[in-house]
Order: sequence, then C-alpha cells, then structure tokens
Amino acid sequence: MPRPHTPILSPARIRAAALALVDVDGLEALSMRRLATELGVRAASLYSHVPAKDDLLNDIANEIIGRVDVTGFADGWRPGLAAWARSYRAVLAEHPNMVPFVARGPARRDASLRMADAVHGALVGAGWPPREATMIGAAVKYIVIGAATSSFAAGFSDDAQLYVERYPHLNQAHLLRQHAEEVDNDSFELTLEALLTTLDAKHAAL
Amino acid sequence: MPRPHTPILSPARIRAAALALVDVDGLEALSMRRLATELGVRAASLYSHVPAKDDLLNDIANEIIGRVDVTGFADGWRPGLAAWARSYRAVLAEHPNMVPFVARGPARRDASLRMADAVHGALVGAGWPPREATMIGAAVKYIVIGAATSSFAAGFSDDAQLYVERYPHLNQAHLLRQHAEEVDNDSFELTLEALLTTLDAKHAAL
DNA sequence: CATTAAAACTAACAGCGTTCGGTTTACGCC
DNA sequence: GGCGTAAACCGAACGCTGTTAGTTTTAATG
Repeated sequence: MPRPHTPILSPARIRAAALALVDVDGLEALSMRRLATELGVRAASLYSHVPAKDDLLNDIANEIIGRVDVTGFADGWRPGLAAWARSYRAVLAEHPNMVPFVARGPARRDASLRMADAVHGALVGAGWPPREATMIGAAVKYIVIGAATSSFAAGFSDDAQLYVERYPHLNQAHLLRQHAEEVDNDSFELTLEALLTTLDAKHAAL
Repeated sequence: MPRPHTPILSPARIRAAALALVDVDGLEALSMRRLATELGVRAASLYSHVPAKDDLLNDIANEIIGRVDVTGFADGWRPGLAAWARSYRAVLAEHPNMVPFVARGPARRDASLRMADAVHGALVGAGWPPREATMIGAAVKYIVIGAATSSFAAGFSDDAQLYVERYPHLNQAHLLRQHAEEVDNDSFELTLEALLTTLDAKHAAL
C-alpha cells in the first residue's frame, strides 16, 4: 500500500487505539503488531508517527494525568485536596489497566509535574511549610495510587469453600466481589478523610 | 550435558537467582534465558523445576509476602496495625523492583490470604465490625502499596533548571532526590498516623 | 513538470516464553 | 549386581515480540 490520499495514522489516533486496546484487553495485550492491525495498517508504519512503544505509553499516561482536576484549590486547601484526590482516583479508575504504568516514574512527565506544581503551590500559598506540602502531596498520592492499583476486593474468588477451610476469619470473603466497588470506595474515603482530619488539626496549630 | 551427580537446579535455587536478578537489574531484565545463564544452565532446563515464568514470579511474591510480620496484634489492634503496616512496607522496600508484580492480583496467593486472615481476625476480635475490619485492612494496604510503588521523591530529576522555568512552585524539587528516603518515610508515617488516630476515635465510639 | 518528502510497505534481526524429543546418568528394585 | 525407569539437562524449533532498513508509491512543493 502506497501513500494514501489522507493519512490513515496520526499520533493522536494511534494513542486512542492503543488506549482502547489496553482498556479492553489489558496492558500485556498491547503489541505494536496488534495495534497496527486494529488500525488497518502494518506494524512498521506506526514508527513514522511514534518513536517507540514506551514513548507511546508515556504519552498516553501523560494524557490521562492531564485530565486530573486541580482547580478545586480555589476554594481553599482542604476542599482542594479532597477534590484533587477524588478526581485523581476517578481518572485512574477509568483506565485501570494503565494504572501500573502510570504509577511508575511519576515525575518527568509534564502533566505529572504540572499537577505537582499546582498542588504544591496551593498548599504553600495556604500557609503550609514547603516540606509539609511535599509530604501532603506524597500522602495523597500514596492513597490514590494504592487504591487504584490494588482494588482490594476484586482479587478475591467467588468460591466460598476455598476460604472457609484454611482462612477462618475470611469466611465472608467470597461475598466481597459483589460489593467490591462499594468497599473500595468506602476504604478510599476512610483513608482520605483520616488524612484530611489530621491535616486540619495540624494546620490550625501552625 | 547429561544428568549431573548432584542436581544443579531446584525450585528454591531458581527463585533465589531470579529474585537477585530482579533486585539488581529490574523486573524487565528477568528472562528465562538470562536466568538460566546465571545458573550455569540452558533455559529449557528450568522447566523441569518451574511450570512457567509467571508461576515463578508468583512464588517469589508469595515468599516475600510471607515475611510480613503480623504478630504485633498480640499487643492490641492499634499497635498491631502499626507494626503490620511498617513491616509490610519494610518487606516491600527490600525488593522495590518486585513491588509492581506483588501489588497485582492481591488475593489468591496463600501468603496474602494468611496475612489478610490474621489481620481481619485480630480486628474483629478487638471489637471492630467485620465490614469496618475489611475497610481498615484495605486502607492500610492502600497506604503501603502506594508508598512502595510510587516512592515519591525518587522520580525527580537532579537538574534544577528543568523545574525553575516551567514549574515555579517546584523550585526546590531538584533537592528532593537527596532526601528521598527521609521524605518518603515521613510521608508514609504521616499517612499511617492519620489513619490510626482516626481509627482510635472511631473505636472509642463503638 | 521535476523534486522532495511523507506514508505506507516488505523483510529481516535479535530476543522472548515455551515445547518437543533426545541423551546421559543416577537411583530403586529384584 | 544388573536392569529399567525416570530425572536432569540439552539442542532445536515455534510463534511471538519491538524495532530497523530499505523500497515503493504518491502527495505536496518549487
């Protein structure tokens, strides 16, 4: 196939197809050949638009992080933190298969730095010492990344018998999957609220 | 090479070599051929002792989780939680390159289930309702996994110029790497203490 | 209209996980 | 003590992977 009238490929189109593939079939299902097939093209053609698979994934991760909302800090550091954390988690939850990749090498990516810059700036502006601000940003990130990576309940089996025998205290564990989303959400909120409450006290004592 | 006088390989020796390789060169550097070379053997020979690469990694992950100490609950639920969380984090910190793998598919692995069973049992035994106990276990896991995966400060560059220009609030970020361990530790402790303090209040109100 | 460059292609390389079948030798059994 | 079995290792191969080189066709540019 020669050069077509209008280009079949573009970086944006490749990213979109790759993300769709990852969302549906998982990160390990993404191969350049399969991605090319999905786009009606051969693998080598992708390299006219994307330097390498890793760069492609990095660009996608950047795009995802860029969707995190940090505008909530206009209402103060506390509502700002809460809104940021929930938006962060929601954005990751839309692409759970990308989370392992997004969680790695956090800085360096422009969107991550912009986000960190906005958060740090808002906290320092609200009176937090820089070092505290750094720790607060890290703490929220831990909770969000942890909640996004290890969606707790999802890993359990539905098979009741498996647990009753060897793990007596987990005798209700087979029910977890049905309430997974709710349990995960409540656990996240519990952790986040705990942090915010502690920070409230700390900020008042500044 | 024929059958040797004393076997060169064993599952335990293979696991040890694989973990050493991952620790030194990263998860993606682990290939069956390279692992075999490290053991003075050819790749095919490994399959007499290990069903597949994925099973090997799962066994290693299981071994790692098995080292987490849950005996602290003998002193009560609060010191127990604190000791468990710190041990959990310390165990993961010894093998940071394994964390992405360990964090996936949390249950199913025997050691993970034993750990969850011990924690859940201790919490329920201390008067926490089962649902709260589940959430508390999940919350601690979030914090530990989050702290272990996204060692916050490590991702920043040492190049000051990079930050000053485009991310004004991160103008001290280039110093982070030098204090990375300390910042990470303090952030983890901050989050954990926040959770424990909130749980204290909740437990008193039961 | 000639030239350049873009966008796709085919073919290939090295490395991957894994399987098959073969060779040699240690071990259990009579 | 000899023998059969199976353990332990090996070479070769399959189909997959990311990536590169070189080629072909055509759109865009002077």
